Amino acid sequence: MSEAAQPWDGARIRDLRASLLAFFDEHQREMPWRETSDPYRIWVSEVMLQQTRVETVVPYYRRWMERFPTVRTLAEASTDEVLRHWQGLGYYSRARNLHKAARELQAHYDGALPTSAAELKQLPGIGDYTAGAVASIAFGKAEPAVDGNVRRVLARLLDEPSPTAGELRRWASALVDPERPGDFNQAFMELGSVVCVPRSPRCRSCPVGEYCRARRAGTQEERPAPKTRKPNPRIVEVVLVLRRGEDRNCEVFLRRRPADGLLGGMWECPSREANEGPDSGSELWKAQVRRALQGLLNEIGTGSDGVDDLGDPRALTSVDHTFSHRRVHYHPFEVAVRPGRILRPPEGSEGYCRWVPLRDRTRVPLPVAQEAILRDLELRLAAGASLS
DNA sequence: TATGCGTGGTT
DNA sequence: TAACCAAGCAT
Repeated sequence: MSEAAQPWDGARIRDLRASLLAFFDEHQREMPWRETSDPYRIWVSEVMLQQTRVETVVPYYRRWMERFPTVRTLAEASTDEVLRHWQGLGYYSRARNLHKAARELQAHYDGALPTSAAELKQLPGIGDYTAGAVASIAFGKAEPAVDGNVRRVLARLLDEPSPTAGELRRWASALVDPERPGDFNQAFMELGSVVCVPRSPRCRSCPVGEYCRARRAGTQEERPAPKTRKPNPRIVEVVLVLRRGEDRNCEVFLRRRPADGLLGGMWECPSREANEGPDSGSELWKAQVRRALQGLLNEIGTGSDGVDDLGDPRALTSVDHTFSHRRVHYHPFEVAVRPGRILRPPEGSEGYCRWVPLRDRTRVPLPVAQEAILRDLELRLAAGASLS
């Protein structure tokens, strides 16, 4: 469509490429995945970097490569172990898709990645951006890679408030340097994350400032235009912290969430949504808590048999957690199994729920909020607070 | 095209 | 405190 929106002729394109590559050669930051040409490692880094900051990714990337150095080692690992190495990074479907893709590659292509962007895009978890990034960085293909940085830089260069994905892709395709496509794409992103930042961009240090329409117009702070967001709903959840044993050596009852959706495949204490929080009236709240806990016990197939003192469960420290699209106020309640009674996970549910030693909980992947709940429990038990 | 999907840092 | 946002993908 609007070819006219792209003001660059051949000479300017060559100059833009040279300026960006010179900037990259001079100012690029050190990153562990820039020390390798292994397509697998570059792929993993790109997936980890989706919606995630470089500094956050680095330690995860190092641990990942120590444990899963090849497609094969990843393909042969269990879902739990894969998710454990992703624990805390968020967007857990990335880990599940990476695992699934590794198994496909190992099964059909002897563990080798395809080299074209179109083929890469067929793999789960690889979209337009990641396909272009891996194809250009690992395989030297002249493919565009439009991430949030590139989108912002292009919107400013052309002073376009809301460029479409198609426009961005066309502009980036025209710009990418066929001689050094991987370096060019990384240079574009590096510029966005170091110089052409969202607020207060450092235009005086910009290597391509002479081509920037927004800078000339003084509109760089307004490009691109912000997206509208829906407010996050606030949810209250009652959490059943079922404990077997008296001290830090106790076990807790955990179950695995369904493979899809929020925190898919992660483990947690059983919980259910409440209608209202504790502010809505103490007696009402207490009754609701008892009903929720009893319902959870029924769900996991135990009833109240063997469970102590459900009439007055012990409230633990509440935990607030913000997810990408909701805010949850967790109210954990500690329920102890009466000594001498044996409470078993329901038959046929093996692998779906289990007792886990509190001190060994790193063996299962836990969401951040669940880890906070269990850490609080551990501290209380260590302090002897449960012996009152 | 719009929405769901984590977490942590910055302002 | 709350809003914003970061090397996006799937549906």
